[in-house]
Amino acid sequence: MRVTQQDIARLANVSQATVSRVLSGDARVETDIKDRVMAVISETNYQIDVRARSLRSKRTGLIGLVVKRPPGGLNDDPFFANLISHIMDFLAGRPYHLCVEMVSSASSQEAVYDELLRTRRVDGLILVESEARDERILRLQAEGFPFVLIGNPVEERESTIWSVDNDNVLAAKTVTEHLREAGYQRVGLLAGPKGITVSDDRIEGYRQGMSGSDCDDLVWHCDFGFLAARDTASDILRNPSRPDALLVLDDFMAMGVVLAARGQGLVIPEDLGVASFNDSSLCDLFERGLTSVSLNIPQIVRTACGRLLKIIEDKPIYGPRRMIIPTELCVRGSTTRRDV
Amino acid sequence: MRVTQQDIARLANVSQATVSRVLSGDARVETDIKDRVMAVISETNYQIDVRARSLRSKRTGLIGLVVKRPPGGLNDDPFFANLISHIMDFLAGRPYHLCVEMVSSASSQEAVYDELLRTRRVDGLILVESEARDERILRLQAEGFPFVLIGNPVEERESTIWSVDNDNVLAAKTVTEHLREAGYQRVGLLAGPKGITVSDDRIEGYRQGMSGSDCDDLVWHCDFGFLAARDTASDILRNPSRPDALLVLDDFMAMGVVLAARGQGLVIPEDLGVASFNDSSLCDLFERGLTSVSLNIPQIVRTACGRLLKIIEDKPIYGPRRMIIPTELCVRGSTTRRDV
DNA sequence: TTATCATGTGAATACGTATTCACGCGGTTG
DNA sequence: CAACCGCGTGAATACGTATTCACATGATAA
Repeated sequence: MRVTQQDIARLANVSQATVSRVLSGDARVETDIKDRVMAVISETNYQIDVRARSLRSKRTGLIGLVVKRPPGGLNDDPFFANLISHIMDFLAGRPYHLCVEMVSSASSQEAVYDELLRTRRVDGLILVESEARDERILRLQAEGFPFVLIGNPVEERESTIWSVDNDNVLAAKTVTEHLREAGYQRVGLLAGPKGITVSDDRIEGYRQGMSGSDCDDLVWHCDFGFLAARDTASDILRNPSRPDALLVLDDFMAMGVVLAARGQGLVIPEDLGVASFNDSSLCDLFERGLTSVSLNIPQIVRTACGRLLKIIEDKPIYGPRRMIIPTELCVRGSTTRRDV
Repeated sequence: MRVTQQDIARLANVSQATVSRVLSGDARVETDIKDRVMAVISETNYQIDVRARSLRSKRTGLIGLVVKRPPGGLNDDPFFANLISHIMDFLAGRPYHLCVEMVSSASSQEAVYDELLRTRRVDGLILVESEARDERILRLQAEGFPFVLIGNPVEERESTIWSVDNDNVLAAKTVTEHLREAGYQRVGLLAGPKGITVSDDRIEGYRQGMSGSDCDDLVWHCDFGFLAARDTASDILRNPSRPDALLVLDDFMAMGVVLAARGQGLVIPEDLGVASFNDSSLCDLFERGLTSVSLNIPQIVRTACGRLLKIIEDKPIYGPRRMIIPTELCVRGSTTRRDV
């Protein structure tokens, strides 16, 4: 059957308790005994049973990642895959594994949070939140469950929730100014659905970047995904008073805008400037490159995961509850006209 | 503290055993007692402790997904994200969760398999394999650990391993023939690194599609990722005896080919036909669309996951060990010349 | 009536580990 | 020399659940 610490103990002529101590690196056990036990362990190819350890130690060694999925759709936005990739990088070599959860509806999200919380399947959660007010988070908090939010905790919760985010307002302001400085006269914004925090923040930053000029009629909302963006952009660009530059919520949607522009014979960046967020690999797929704001995902992940593990392991955390990771504007061909 | 079955039992005036029976839907418990227990359960917001259940029942409720990552790189190929998305779809509503593991080097893979196997962290594995011969799989098999391979089990193992795959030979043959019928004279192949099964299979299919004509000098190898593909394609296309069509191992790499072609002023599909595999959302990002072979990932996932759960739950499986999911050639603009 | 049996429930146990408690031993201190 | 202490180890226990075993009850059959 299965090798247990009992078996090891018997073979090494020690007690099961000692085997456990050796495995957990207890300093008190004599060197020769430790060697003897280690020898038997490697001979027998023993590995600890994580199920038993979980029960006893109250730790599962699992980190949960909860991402919201566009309703009915898939997560083919490279942002998602990138996130997972970087989390795996961080976790590699550490005694934690990643458990991915996806939620679409708010009710399923409720259920998932509740299950994860009460069944203790994971030691902690990384939440990637987009919707502004989320009562479920309050529950996690009330129960003292370890979690870190990637995103904006909004208002009053700022000081009580551990979160990692970019300054989306500033980033949007910066890229908007870049577009105006590049010579575009009517800079528009293609935002996400209403009520999504990250979108709202960028709208705010866009407004700041448009300082003074009235720009409310240059803001459009649109569902996630590049197909929806393509269709919306088609409508926008068909209008005679169309913008001559579009700031788009993310790269994936921006690719839709590129398609729409091409479909109407508009040349990027001459007839239409395009910039967006995420700086994913998609940006290089566009001929002369897509100008985009890098969110610095590796650092976001490092910070978020690092903090989560500290919370789980009850270690002190230095720094503010809300960590802001600097963004970087990556200027590429989609906003650099050759003739200006 | 934490609510346990003991607490429920006390409140409902029954034994802990009865609570457990109610929870597992044991038919023998009286209706009124069951109701009483259920009432207390919902009052107290009780949820089972999965750690204890895992220890006792030998089931963790976790499915492991092991994907090989290009060395040093990230998994920004949408194929990967798609896979996860579809797996989550399948698992939604079932009592299983997904644990994602990534391996880069062969040695780390060895360690991951071994840990997953011995520590019993997961109930079963979905392996996405690309390298032809893999001794680690044999170990899993020898230990009787439940797993399903997405990919080609190669030769002798075919009859002993549960696997789900496309017929990559046939698919490559078909798309090659499509390119030739579209009027391309020198159809080349940009394959992956040597020794990758999926790549080798497609090379074979390509050869069949090129029936008769000597085509060995039209096959190139290249690392994964669109940057590597772009650079390799640049070299290929610079050569005066360049191919006038390229079949590429996957969409992500094909986007690199598109970039290289544009960089040299070649027009797709007129000067260069491009076709590839995966039929990911990237295909729509290319102006007139990228011709690609759909692998039918939803069905692959459904089949693989369905079988894995059956294996885990000891239910009978009907059908052959090696399941072949049909592919579908999706012809788009990158292979349809307007002037032919 | 008595013996047999089906049925529903509680008591007891096992799963494999981490940890507390107790103990023996050698050495130090007064 | 006695009392004490630190240290290393084994025995015992607890974690929360699923399951086996035993038993009480009531029904059925002889």
